[in-house]
This record gives sequence, C-alpha cells and structure tokens, in this order.
Amino acid sequence: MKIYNTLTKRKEEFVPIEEGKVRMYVCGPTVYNLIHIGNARPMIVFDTVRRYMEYKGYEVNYVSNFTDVDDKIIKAANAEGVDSSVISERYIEECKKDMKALNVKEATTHPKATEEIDGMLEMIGTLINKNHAYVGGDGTVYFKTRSFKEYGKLSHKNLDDLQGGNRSLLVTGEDQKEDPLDFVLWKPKKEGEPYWCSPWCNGRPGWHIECSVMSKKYLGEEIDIHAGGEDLVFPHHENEIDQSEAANGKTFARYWMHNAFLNIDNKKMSKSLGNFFTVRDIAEKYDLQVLRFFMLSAHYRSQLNFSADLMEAAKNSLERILNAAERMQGLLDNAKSEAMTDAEKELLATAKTFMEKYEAAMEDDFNTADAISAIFELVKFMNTNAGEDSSKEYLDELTGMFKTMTDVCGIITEKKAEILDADIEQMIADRQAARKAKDFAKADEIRNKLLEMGIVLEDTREGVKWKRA
RNA sequence: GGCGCCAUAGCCAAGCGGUAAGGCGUGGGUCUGCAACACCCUGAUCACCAGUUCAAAUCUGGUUGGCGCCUCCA
Repeated sequence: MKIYNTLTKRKEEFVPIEEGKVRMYVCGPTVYNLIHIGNARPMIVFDTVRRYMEYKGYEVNYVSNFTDVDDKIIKAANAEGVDSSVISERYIEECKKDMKALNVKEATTHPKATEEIDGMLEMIGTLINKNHAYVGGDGTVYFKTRSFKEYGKLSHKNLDDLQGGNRSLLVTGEDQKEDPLDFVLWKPKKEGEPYWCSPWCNGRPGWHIECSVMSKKYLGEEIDIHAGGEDLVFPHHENEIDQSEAANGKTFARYWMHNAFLNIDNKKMSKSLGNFFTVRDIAEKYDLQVLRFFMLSAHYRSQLNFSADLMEAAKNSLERILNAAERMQGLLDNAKSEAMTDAEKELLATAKTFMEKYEAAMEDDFNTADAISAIFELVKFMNTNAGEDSSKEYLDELTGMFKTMTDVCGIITEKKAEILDADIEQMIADRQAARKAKDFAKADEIRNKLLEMGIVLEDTREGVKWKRA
C-alpha cells in the first residue's frame, strides 16, 4: 500500500508502527456552524482510507477531533447571547448527522478540545521547561519557533523566506513576541470568553496545541497517519510537529496526508462570493451518497470542482451502480440452481480481474477514481454475464466482490426496506391489471399519478420495480 | 516577493516511457405496449514550442493559461 507523504513529497510504502494496526488522526471541524461541503471532503476521503485499511485487515484507531473553543464559536455565541458550549454542542450534533448521512463511520474517538485542557497545560508546561516556549508579559505563552531545528520540514519552507516574504508578519505580530514567527500556545481570556485556569493566566489554548495533545492522548506520542485539508499544512500541521516533537522527543507522525480543496464553479468557496454550500443544503436536493460518490470520483490530491451539473452527472453515474445492485439482488432471490457451472467459473475468473484492478488502484495512494472505474467494469460485466439462469453460487461470488468494492467506498447499495402505503400498492396492482388487459391508457394514468407522488415505476424482466424520484 | 500544483474527448476523470481506462452527456440501434433499465454502436494523439529516446500524454527546457499556500479557512 502506497501513500503520498507530504513530508517527503513522494509515495511511500505504508509500514505501520505496530503490525496490523493503524493509528490515524484526522483534523476535524471547528463547530461554529453547519459543516460545508469543503469540510466534507476530508471526512469522506479519509473515511475511505480507513475503510480500505480495515478491508485489508488492519485494526484502525481513528481519531478525529471537534474544535469547540475558538473565536468564531465565541462570536456566534455572543450573537445569540448564549454560552459558547451551546453553540459547539449544537453543531457537533448537527455535524454528526451530516457525517452519518455521508456514511462516514464514527471515529474510534471524537475528542473535544475543551475536554482536553489538562493535557494541554501539561504539554505547554513541558515546552516551557524544555525552553521551547516562553511566557509573555500578559501571560500569553508562545512557542519559540526557532528553537525547533526542523521547522518547515512539512511545508518545505525556510524561516528566512517566511520572514522576508511576508511583511504583515512583522506588522501584526504582537509586540511581546520574541520572534514574529513564534505562535501562541495559550492566550489570556478576554471579557465574555470561556476560560480555564493555568499557571500563566486564565485563558484558553491556541489552536495548534489541541491536536498535538489529543493525538498523543488517544494514539500515543508516535502515530502512523496524520491527515487533513491541504490548507492545514501550514501553519497548523507544521506547528503541531514542532510542539509534539519538541515536547515528546519523538517523530510525531510518519505519514502526512492532505486532501486538495473543493472549489465551486471554479472559484474558491467563500461566503462573500455567495458560492457557499453547507452539506445540509445539498441534502435538500440529493441523497448525500451522491455527494460522497462525487467526491470520490477524483483523486483526493486533485483540486475538485463542484457545480450543479457535476452533481447531476454524479447522481446519474451512481444510479447505474445502484441499478445493478438491485438487479443482482433480484437474481439472487430467484436463483434456481445452486452450484456454479464450469462456464461460470471461467466467467468468474474474468470478473476477478476487476477486483484486482480495484485493489491495485486503492493500493496506489487511494486512487478512488480508478477504483470506481473498476466498479463500473464489474457492473457492465454483471449486466451482461449474469441472468435468470445463473447459479446462486456464481451470483453470490459476483455480488460479494461488488459489495466489497462499494463498501470500501462507502456506497450503500442496499435499498432501504420501505413499506409502501397500502393504497400505493393497490395502485401498482391496479396498473398491472390494466396492463394485462392492455388498457395502457389507464396504466399510464396510474403511473403518472404515482410519479406525482414521487414514485417512479419501471417494468423490468423481473417484474415491476419502483423507486423514489 | 517566496514556495508549490495543474493543463487529457461536449463535461467529469484515470494514465507515471511502449503506442489513450471508466462514467456522464450526444446521436443511432436492440429489447419493451410506451417509458425507464439494460445491451450494441458512436468520440480525443493528450495547451503550445523545442529537446532527450528505437519509442513521450508520460522525461528535460521554454511559452501560454488556470490555481493553491505564505499564522488560526477542510
């Protein structure tokens, strides 16, 4: 299994610290509002990474935090006149709903920053003791960036470029900083802000220290994979490395994975441009599976563009996979013979090549676009080479491979068992009767009526099928 | 200013030196009462220029055009 490592800028064979186990940390959202579709990309991408690793037999300890103390949360809380925990708790719940609808598995642990303050105080203390951090006049604690020799190793920047190239650093840098490059570990509270007591001042943690601490607590000082959006490379992840490695004296994470950004109509998503979509917005029009499928249709390290047309295309593509799944289930339910024939054994050998292609794609830095093409090749194969005469064993084998592929991508192919209302069922029965009597006018009338009710009928070889529009 | 990424058919998107996967869409056809599904057929020499090589979308240099990061935005 090869993973592109931001640290080394190349694909590397994945070797876990502990055999058979993966320790993985994914930076989670700041919960001040409903998550947007940009937030959804890392969730979907790294959930897929996790699923593939689990399929390969790894036991994955997957940790993803919620940042629940932050300027934006406080701002939202003040606007509503409530405690900031009201805001964060609310949006953590909403975020979990969205994740569920995106079929993102729950993390092994979802730590919250506000519940890990003790660990942060401890690590900050350690950094001060080791002379990697210092306290400013007002109690702000800064990390001494230049004290960490490898600063910039992840983002491949050097300190002089940073300093020379960006004047605003010097302008906006608080005057108590010894060096403009130093960043905050702990800052004093302002009026109306949540705070915790510390040896330095009553205040709250800086952003970067949270992840270092939560990662250490739930995964250990050394982890396999640390992941997030590419914007986090600098400064967030760079700073995490400084803090963790300076404090623990060990390599923090072996593999750093970053997903590229999602653009909207070829522009960066932002509220000011008016092209800002929450996951909930998309849910109004689409099953969120479509969004998931859409995100996986490109490589995670490629910039991905989002538009209404592309969603529509993704919906149609996914439909093809779902249709095949339903058809296979129907065939399986009605299979007449049990054992595979010799001819089927030969066909199965061909089908297995698609599974091999799928795995090879996933092994190559999780090339989901290529992997999905293998799913489509299997779909076509099944549509062509499986039918009413196929044996149960053969159908089982095909369906098994198909299920494996879709499961790893997090695509749900089982139709939700829905009980249709008795009167709708009656309408379908009436239509069938009309069709039998060749009263097609009446049959179409009923079908149209059902369509208005959001039920689409399809007359297939295996009988009438219905689905929600 | 510094660092970095990208450019493949109408659209999306693989490809990583050996002669262009897959999906959507379009058009034609088969099946079907019709529709839908499904199946068959339908399309690119890979931004441009030069070079390396027996061989390049794939390597090198340049040009043009997009884009990202540079202290808290996934």
